[in-house]
Amino acid sequence: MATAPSTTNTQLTATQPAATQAELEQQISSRFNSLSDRLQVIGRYLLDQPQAVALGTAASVAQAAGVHASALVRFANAFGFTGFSELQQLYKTQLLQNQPDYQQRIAAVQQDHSVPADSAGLNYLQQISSANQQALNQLCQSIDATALSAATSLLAKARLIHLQGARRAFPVVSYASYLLGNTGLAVHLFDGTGYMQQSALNLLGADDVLLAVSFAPYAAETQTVVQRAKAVGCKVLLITDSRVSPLYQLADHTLLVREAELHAFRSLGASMSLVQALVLGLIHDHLGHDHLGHDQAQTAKPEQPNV
Amino acid sequence: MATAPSTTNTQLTATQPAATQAELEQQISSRFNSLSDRLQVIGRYLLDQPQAVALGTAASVAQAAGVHASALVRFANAFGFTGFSELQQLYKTQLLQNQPDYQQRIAAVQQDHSVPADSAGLNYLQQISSANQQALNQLCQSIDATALSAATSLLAKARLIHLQGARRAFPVVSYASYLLGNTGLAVHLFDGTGYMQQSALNLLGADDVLLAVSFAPYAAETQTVVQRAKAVGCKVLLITDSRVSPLYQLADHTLLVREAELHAFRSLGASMSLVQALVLGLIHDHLGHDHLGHDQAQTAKPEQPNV
DNA sequence: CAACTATTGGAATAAATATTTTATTGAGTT
DNA sequence: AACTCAATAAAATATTTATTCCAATAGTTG
Repeated sequence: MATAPSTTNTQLTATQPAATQAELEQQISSRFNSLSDRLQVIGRYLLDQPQAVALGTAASVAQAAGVHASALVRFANAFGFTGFSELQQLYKTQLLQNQPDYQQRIAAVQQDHSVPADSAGLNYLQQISSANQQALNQLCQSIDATALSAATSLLAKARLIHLQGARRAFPVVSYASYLLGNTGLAVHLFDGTGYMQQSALNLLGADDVLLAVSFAPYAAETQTVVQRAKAVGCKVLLITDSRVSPLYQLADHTLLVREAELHAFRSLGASMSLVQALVLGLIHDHLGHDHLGHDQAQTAKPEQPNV
Repeated sequence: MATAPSTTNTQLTATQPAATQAELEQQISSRFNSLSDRLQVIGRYLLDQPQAVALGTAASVAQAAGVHASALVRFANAFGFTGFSELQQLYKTQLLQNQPDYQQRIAAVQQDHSVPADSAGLNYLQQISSANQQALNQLCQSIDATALSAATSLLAKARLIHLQGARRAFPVVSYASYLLGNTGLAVHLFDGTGYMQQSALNLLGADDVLLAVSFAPYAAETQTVVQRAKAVGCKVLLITDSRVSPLYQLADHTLLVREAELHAFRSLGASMSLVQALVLGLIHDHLGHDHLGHDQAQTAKPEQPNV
């Protein structure tokens, strides 16, 4: 309709629909007073119950908002969408990757397939960055304080801390080794060099703790070390990616991390951060603050022995 | 169905379906090993990506998990549901309940800087996460596309890629080694074991490229390797933290990263992401896409984050 | 090695959901 | 008071989405 563009349209449809939920909410707020009665009801509901909009169907949303389903479609059209589903998509993606601000920009970049091939590298970096940020948020939400402090308590009791991680997990334990090495604690890293893994197993003791890191497809070497640890009474603290990990049953304590994944290559940012938090928590809760640097030693770290 | 209980049921359906997502996850964990191949894949995905399950359609979930849609229905049936929709409902309600909760919690904790010492562990995790996200943002902004693609081009020309990083930089190069090892490229990691660093230097050749990673205070070992590389005509790609790094002058190409820092412990998230972007860019621009994806056998990668 | 069973992917079917169209209501205007 | 126009809800249609059924395959047991 609107064949005659002369008359003042009651609802001047947006030329292009909003790209994000935030943008849409902005538009709703500004246009709110010029909306019709029912459309105001809908707008209010969208601002009020975004999760319900994301999860529900058009019918359920309409009923919850107290309007007819077709009114939702009219609302969506008034804001430039072809239908309610298109509007709802904004809410779904928002819920799927609920990060405050930066993520939306990245998502926009990702959806834009007209990126010049030249900048493919940068594109990857942005995608990885975005995925990692998502994973970090996820990690903060999924790890609860008690699980983390229980883990640090376990580590604090150890006479000797063993570290085991193979393949993709190895960078994580090598980082843990570096961090723990700076604390003065006794640390042993299973590094698998020289085919001495077998004899290194003898280092595991009953008063020790093994920090094992293992991701799918769960390297056999790590399973071996964990089994041996259990056999000699060594406690096992596990960082893994799923409750169906074969090590899950064996561990005394488990921390789950879900890493970002891009083109089948998983990142390690979340695991690295978790390890860092573990060590900082360990120092803070069990070793005294004197091991820590100053709160924000910006650039030069005075007491960092080596990096 | 199952009117005749005599015959061996292909999959003994749970008598009554789980009532909550947590209950279902419990069941998945315990029954996991007895599930068929594809059903395990689905179970893993359900544990892995609950919010994607809640938001998506059967088709999108199936595609993301790398299985056929009918397998989802079979899975749901195996756990006592009449269909996938009934199973999905658990995830929807869970998401609906949890969403407002934890957002408030996170927001509260973030604003409240006087958190009790008990939850210090979680607090550290959030601080680290936040600092890392900042660092990732900055990385994206500071690295320009040409620098990144120049770096991948350099790597692509190498007959053999050497990797050197000491102490804090070692997790980064070990991650690079893992990633590159999956591409089929010739890779050599200087790991410094057995005091064979000296003889390993002889591996450096004129047609090679050395990826060196070094942060303040710039380990001497890495400087040695870089100098030797230059001496034999091996190209040097450097990842470091400052233009005043002693290696900056020697490198053929440099990428600067500024890592997050918390209590004098620096993170590695930005460097790890950069390395990942390098390798993905290398594969994408110079090797073709077929090299991707040996990392994870079972879980397929969703090209677009299904919704 | 053969017969059987379990498992899987694909196509057809059924269900549900969204959207368009149509008729009605109500308010404002001449 | 009759007309016009916008707004709405109900019904009808079109589309998407879930589920069932069947054929093919692979793995197992006798």
